[in-house]
Amino acid sequence: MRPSRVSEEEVVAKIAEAFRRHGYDGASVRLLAKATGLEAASLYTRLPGGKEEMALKVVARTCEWLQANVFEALHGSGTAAKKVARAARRLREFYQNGTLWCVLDTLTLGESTVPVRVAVRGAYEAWLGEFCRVAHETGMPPAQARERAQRAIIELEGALVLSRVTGDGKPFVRVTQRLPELLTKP
Amino acid sequence: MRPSRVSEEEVVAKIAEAFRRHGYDGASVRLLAKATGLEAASLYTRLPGGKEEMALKVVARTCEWLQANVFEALHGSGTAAKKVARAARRLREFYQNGTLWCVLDTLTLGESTVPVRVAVRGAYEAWLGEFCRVAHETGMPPAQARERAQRAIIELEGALVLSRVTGDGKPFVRVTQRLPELLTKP
DNA sequence: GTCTATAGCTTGATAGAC
DNA sequence: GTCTATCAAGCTATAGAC
Repeated sequence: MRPSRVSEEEVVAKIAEAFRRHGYDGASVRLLAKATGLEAASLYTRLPGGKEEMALKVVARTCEWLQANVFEALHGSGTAAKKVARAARRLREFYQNGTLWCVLDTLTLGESTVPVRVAVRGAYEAWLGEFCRVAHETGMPPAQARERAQRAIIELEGALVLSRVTGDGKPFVRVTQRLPELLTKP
Repeated sequence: MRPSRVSEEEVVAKIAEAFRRHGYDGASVRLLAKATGLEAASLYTRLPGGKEEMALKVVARTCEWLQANVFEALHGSGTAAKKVARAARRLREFYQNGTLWCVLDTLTLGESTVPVRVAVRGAYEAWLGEFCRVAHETGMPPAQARERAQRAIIELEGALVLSRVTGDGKPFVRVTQRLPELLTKP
């Protein structure tokens, strides 16, 4: 087994960025390969399932990253508002202040396969659950907590679309700053 | 000049639906042609600029439709809240209760060209201006009116992404119902 | 594990018959 | 205006040398 030039971690990270920038169809395997510094054939050796497996790995990695950063911030100590503010900072980092889009958007358009869409939907539900939990923690009734959590994700996703349209990440940054109020003020 | 089998109106309408369902990359010229009932070569006769011209026509048509329906509703008589409620009904119709996506989203991802993105941005700005105007009409200060208008579009776009992810248009419908409050309550 | 080379298909777009 | 036929380029994916 010859040693890899680039770690699996690195490969998936580069692929993830390309998928988020170009969408499922726009990110050709050649483009994904170029992003990693490998040739297309080498990518197929590592991810024999082809483009679909690549997208699935990206979704899985995204879930892990959200878990280890955003959701982790929501589980720490401090007031709910403080925790959400910490999570919001992580979100700005993950979306590079609104200049990188979301897999919920980019991987559900075009020719993406059913398993990819199912995985994306799972990521959304995990995210919704976490926002729901922290909102409920403040004493909100479950129905209201759920509604706020969904609205929070709606605003983040919508702001990312807008930031793409205008070429300016400010709308996204502003939404993240409003997040503590949205999720914790009854 | 042999008579056309399908009107220009109809051609653009069918193409628009295909672009909104599949995104810029996902909608191949063959797919667009099939949607209209023509062969690809016939489409090129009508729109010699190819896929780019097709997308530009779709954006222009979308602007006209918004103007003649949503914005027109905002200019009629009645309270601002009533007018927004009427516009919201038109939006539910245009987005088929959250089962058809928005060109702001679908035509700014992937390989769409610069002129297409510029046109989409123009559509967004027209939309923002109209929402801004009706909000300001209620007595809101200009800065607040602008902020509410932007948030309204953010929520509509985000809800459409979510509706696509979950395969359920309810989030979108709910946002349209909240629209009068968002745009007219100070 | 990585590469070059290539198969087989689809893409956007055009030529020319009717 | 619409079609069939076709092109070059790009696509996903694989075979086989190193």
